[in-house]
Amino acid sequence: MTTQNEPARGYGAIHVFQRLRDEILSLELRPGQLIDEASLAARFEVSRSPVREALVRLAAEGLVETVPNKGTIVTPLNIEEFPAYVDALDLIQRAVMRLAARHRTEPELAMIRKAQQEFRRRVAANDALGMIAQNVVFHLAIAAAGRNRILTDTYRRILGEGRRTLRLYYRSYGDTLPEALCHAHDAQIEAIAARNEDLAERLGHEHAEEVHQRFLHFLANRNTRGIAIDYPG
Amino acid sequence: MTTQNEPARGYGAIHVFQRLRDEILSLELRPGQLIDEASLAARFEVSRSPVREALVRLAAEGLVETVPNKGTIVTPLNIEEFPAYVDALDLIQRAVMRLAARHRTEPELAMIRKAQQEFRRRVAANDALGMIAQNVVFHLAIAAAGRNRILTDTYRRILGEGRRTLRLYYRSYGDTLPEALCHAHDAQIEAIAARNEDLAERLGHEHAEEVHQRFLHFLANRNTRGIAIDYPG
DNA sequence: TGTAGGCAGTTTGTATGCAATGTGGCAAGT
DNA sequence: ACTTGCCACATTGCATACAAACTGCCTACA
Repeated sequence: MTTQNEPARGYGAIHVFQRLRDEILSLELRPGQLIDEASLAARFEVSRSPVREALVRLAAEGLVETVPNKGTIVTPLNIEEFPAYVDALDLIQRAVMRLAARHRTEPELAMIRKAQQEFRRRVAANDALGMIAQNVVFHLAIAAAGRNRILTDTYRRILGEGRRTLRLYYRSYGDTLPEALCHAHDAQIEAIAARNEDLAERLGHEHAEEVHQRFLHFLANRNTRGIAIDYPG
Repeated sequence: MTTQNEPARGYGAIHVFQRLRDEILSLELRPGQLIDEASLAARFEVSRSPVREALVRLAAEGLVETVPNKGTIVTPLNIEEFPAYVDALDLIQRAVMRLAARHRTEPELAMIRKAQQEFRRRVAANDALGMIAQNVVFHLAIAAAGRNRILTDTYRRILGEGRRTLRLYYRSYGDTLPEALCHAHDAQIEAIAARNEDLAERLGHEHAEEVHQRFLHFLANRNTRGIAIDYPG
């Protein structure tokens, strides 16, 4: 066991990549924010080489955008793309849920249940960031049971993008998490365990609809509407 | 217009990336083949930096696989993944075709037709590599008309992976291309032009089935079965 | 007053150097 | 004969150096 402080050679770029990805997905790095290599290198205490490698990988995942000779910015959250996002989520999630119900084995089911247990723990602890990350783990465990690498990779990409939107939503409510979040997952597990493909697909669809509704609700939220500012009536 | 021999600074890595991608997808670089940075750098007459950047991007697209401190190989063609590949292609292609029939505008339709015209030209010229590349352009033109960036990106990824398989198939027939390849595309264009969503989706499905059948046919191909080698009867 | 041009500072893209890691072969021991 | 340890070589990962490109500002001129 080598639990040195020094990360092993060959994983510097990976480390930077993961750190930056988390910071982008948690909105710690704001959408549209300019990124410069030198300051990142200083912050992570490495040279520009691994930082550049990390940025290239982030660009490939669509998390940052690079213009040659100019610079790199965190990919803006494009609100106009939201409908397309939900459409894609709906399609892939339905497929993944159906395939999971069809192909799941006992060990895979156990992995899913374990992920949900951890998800539930984080909801109870009101750990918004942890919950959002674990949500991805849970759904990817389902995808893995569906046994289609290409769809799983696509799903991973979509869920990743969604993390920023979810964060936006929950932060607007002071990161207070309702228990209700767990119930949908429980129902999904049951459908998959019962190999009920139709039900699993429908639950996948409803889960996507829920994301849609939550976001619309977020957009509909107005905080000062009820306050009178010299407004006679 | 700067048509210098010297490629502009900032595009060296992109150039290497595109060249390598084409070589991988055309099977010029064989699946599983070891790649070393130094010789690539020498071959493209650049330093290892842009080569490394290109390799990182190729790895992000799944075209090569890198093991830290060890090296990089061209991603092997995993035959066991073929069923999953066809499933994903079927799902995404059906979705893309339906969305294209729903949302296409006249300029997008024109783009699609233009792509098909070029496709037809290359089939007529018996240019297998060009045809396979243009096939991707054609289908991506359809995807663009569907107006869903996420699905289009996924489709691009899937079609890209398919290029290697298609190459394998056509090469086994001496790269002789039948005119019939164009007809399916023509029918797809008509369905999209007529905004017939159901038909478009069905044609997308059939096109995926065709890929499946072609590959099975390739696998079933036996060349020496009929030759007698001291085989009495 | 507004605009064009140039200059200094900043940041990126590429080249190169060096140390760490992995690999293969050879020799010695069981 | 087979395994094990060691050593030289090859290749990668990271640091650093330097030149090209971009940015903003200042000045000169219409």
